[in-house]
Amino acid sequence: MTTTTLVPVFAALGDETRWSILVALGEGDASASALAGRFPVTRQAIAKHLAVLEEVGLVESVRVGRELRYRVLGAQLSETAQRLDRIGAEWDRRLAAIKRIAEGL
Amino acid sequence: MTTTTLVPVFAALGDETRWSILVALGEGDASASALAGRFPVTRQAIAKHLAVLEEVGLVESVRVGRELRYRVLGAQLSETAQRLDRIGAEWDRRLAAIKRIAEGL
DNA sequence: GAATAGTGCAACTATGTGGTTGCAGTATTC
DNA sequence: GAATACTGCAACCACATAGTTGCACTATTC
Repeated sequence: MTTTTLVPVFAALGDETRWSILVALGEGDASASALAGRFPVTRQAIAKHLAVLEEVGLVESVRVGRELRYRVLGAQLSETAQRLDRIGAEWDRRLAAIKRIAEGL
Repeated sequence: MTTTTLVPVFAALGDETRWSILVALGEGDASASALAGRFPVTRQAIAKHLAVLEEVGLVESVRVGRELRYRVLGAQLSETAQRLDRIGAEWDRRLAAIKRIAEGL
């Protein structure tokens, strides 16, 4: 049970390049160097993004020989999604209640 | 059906102050000035945050007399959550398949 | 063991943005 | 209609960060 706070996860997801990297990893594990071949940024830039993503638990890394291979963690994304959904539903529920009261019912 | 792209929504959610504002609005509609009373930042800072949130469809504004009152849109949050969940599930599914193949099954 | 392919670290740049102050504009209320 | 609350706009500051280059380090491969 990764009890990461939500906001940093969103901050990590809120960058186009980082999102592209996640999508690329969704098609299969890859190293920073391999990813650098597919994007118009340097390997180091990608390495920084991967560090951010790993920090918030969206990816994990595994050493394979002389390369560091990254794997996307869909479960963390799903957990974040569920938390989001609960919050959104709660807001709608509460505001609907306020509206009912305001209408004098 | 708000077909906003995901990344800007995450970027909007990825700021502590903005998240706090959303949470506050979750307890009931409020204007920028009213919110400014509850947070350690100026009204203008809050107004900027509200503009960002409105831009990505997380809140909407309604003129009430001489004040602009903001309302949180839980539905947009829930929709974002569902999109996230689907993506996360898809990644896990695909990577599990790759793993199965790698294991020669 | 020499060449190679990959990662790690540091310094630096530039742009974005969260925050501020100050003032003008616009509805209310008395 | 004058005082009062709000909002709206603009300029500005400071810090975070996405990106770069350059080089050292480490593990393969031949």
